[in-house]
Amino acid sequence: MALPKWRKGPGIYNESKNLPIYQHKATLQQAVKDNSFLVVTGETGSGKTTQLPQYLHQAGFWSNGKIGITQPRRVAAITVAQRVSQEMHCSLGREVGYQVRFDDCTTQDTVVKYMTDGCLLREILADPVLSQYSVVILDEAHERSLNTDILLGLLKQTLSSPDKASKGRCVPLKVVVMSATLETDKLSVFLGGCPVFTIPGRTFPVTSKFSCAIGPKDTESSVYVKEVVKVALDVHTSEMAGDILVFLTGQSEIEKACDMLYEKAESIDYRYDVQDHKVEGLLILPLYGSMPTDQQKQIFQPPPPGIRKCVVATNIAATSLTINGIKYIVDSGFVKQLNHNSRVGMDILEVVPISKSEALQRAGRAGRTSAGKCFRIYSPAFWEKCMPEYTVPEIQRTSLTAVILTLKCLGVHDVIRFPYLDRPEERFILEALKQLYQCDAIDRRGKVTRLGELMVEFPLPPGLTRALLQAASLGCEDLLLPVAAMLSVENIFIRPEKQKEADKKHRQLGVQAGSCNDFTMLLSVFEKCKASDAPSAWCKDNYIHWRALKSAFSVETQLREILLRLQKKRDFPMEKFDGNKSELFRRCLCTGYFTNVARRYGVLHNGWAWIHEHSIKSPKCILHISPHRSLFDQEAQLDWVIFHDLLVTSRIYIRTVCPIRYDWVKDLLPKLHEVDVYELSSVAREEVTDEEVAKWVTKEAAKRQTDVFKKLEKRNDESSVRDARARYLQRKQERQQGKAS
DNA sequence: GAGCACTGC
Repeated sequence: MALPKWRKGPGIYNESKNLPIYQHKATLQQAVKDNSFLVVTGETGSGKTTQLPQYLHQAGFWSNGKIGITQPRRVAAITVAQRVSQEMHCSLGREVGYQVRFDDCTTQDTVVKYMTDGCLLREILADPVLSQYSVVILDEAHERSLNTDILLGLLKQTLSSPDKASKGRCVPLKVVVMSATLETDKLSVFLGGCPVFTIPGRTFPVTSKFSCAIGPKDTESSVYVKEVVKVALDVHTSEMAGDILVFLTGQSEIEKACDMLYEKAESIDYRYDVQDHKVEGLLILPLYGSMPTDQQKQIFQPPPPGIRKCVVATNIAATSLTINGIKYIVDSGFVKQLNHNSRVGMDILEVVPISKSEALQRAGRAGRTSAGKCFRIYSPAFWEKCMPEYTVPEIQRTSLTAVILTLKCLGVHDVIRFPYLDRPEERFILEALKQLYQCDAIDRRGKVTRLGELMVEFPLPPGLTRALLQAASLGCEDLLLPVAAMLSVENIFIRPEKQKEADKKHRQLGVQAGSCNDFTMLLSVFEKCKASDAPSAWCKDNYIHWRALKSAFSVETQLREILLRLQKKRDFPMEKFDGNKSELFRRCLCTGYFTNVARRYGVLHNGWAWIHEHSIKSPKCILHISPHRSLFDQEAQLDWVIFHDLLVTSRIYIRTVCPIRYDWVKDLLPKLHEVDVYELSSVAREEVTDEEVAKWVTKEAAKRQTDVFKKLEKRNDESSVRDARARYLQRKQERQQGKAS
């Protein structure tokens, strides 16, 4: 993102005096002095992120410790720190600094520190009372990022028990929570009824219009893609100058929409159609996260005179990136979301309707510089029936294994009664406990084991960490470190127009590795590129995403450093293994991926999935995803695989796949089949009645058919195949008609 | 035929 050039000297000073927050300066300073907790709310443009830390600095808070400000995103932490250091006339890294992963720009002088919420959480692990800080500001709390939610709970818990709070501190910690105007009462109540400060913002009105095109039943991708294209073109031909931002769910949809826009925009006759004579052409730009950086930069350039810009984007444009000059929004009403399914114990990526608050946020992107318009392609009925009020916070829809392990390491034993702003369902917590117990991170009483203590040190999902530590204890960490790194970054395989050629190259890379599965393929790509003299050119030749691979290199280095530190410091477990390398590697993976197991279609009838097309094996193979319990002891040696993740679109796909033997899982994780619900409940909290447990067990049994599995079956049954075929034929026909005319 | 949202440590 291009950084704005800030004027130096008095200019800046005057500018910040004009911000809406300025007139509340003294009151805010006093309020932080008087209260342990404070909620500050204000829309974008109120200046709270840049000014409040400076006010607290001026009020002398720095003399008792640092002023820490958290952001959910790296870019925000860095750019805001840069700006504030200029406003305070100091060089970045001195009085004002920032810290994000791989980039610590702070010194001993740093008293105003911007950082990501994940960084502060890591600091809490080392220093639970945050003795270095006098004030902690949690910014963008309304976004409800997982880390911010955890921090909120931890700070509330620490500050509300006086002996904990004063331990190792001379002056009590102050906590300020900053949020957009949404749900601030709830925050205040959560923090013991603390005062709420409201600061007016500086945004322009945005008018929203519904259309009747998409009703509650139209959830088909091709339908809404077509509709957003139509609406975007309508806007282009009938509205005054100003750029357009279209929201869709993913790369393929965006590319389809862009193709359609190109095709249709060409045929517009600008002599008659366009009201505002300044607009004579349409510049169509796709925008999604995995796009090359230089292409992304193009988005921020102002369009040539007389040309209207139309950006077709994923949700990345909702919060992460701000594009200037946007005056019109076209909102598809859908988003791709990663949800956790606690019954199957897996995460599932799926397309869902956005929430009403998210729709408002999307609309708000049109009102940054002047009044704007938002065109919703869905009907009021869709709004009412399909869209929830608020987006379910991340903590209620993701796997909690990492969170629970972190909390346990911080000494929070009772993870069910931990003060969550929004409590995750109990079965999510129980399931996380179960998985942690099964992979030996906690013991029967819910206490963190040695292995668990080692695991929490790694910035990886617990399963992957478990596999890595297994490898380290067997002396083969060199096999797992690159794989863990590769799975932590965005997809490294590029599939451009020349898909077949790319696939062929990718497959060659994998096959040369000897034993071939998707995990060894990752290893092979990593090693081959590392060994290459010109890695960036090598990537281009092989259709590999160089930016992603480069970050995999630095992640690998970081993981290796952590591992070395742990191996030196503590009595690190060591084991022996006699067998071939391929088996060793796959056994290690089993210890982490025991939740993600599938086998070739057999007798049991629960859920089916396809191996994703990108897999090196690439058989169009139907698999059966299985929760272990029912399959234990049954044909255990049949074609089993473990997989990294699960994708639900028109079908269920498993991605990054590796064949295994089921008895490895059985050997490596003897606890896999021994846990029962009662034990877990007692692990989770001290007292639990038998009645409650019984209730839970019955509920569990009733839920045997999960939502996913129901969806699966529906999608796999004959009628839906027929429907899909009919839709395909219809599309084909339309395409032909389109060409003919 | 269909085929990888976005963050973060």
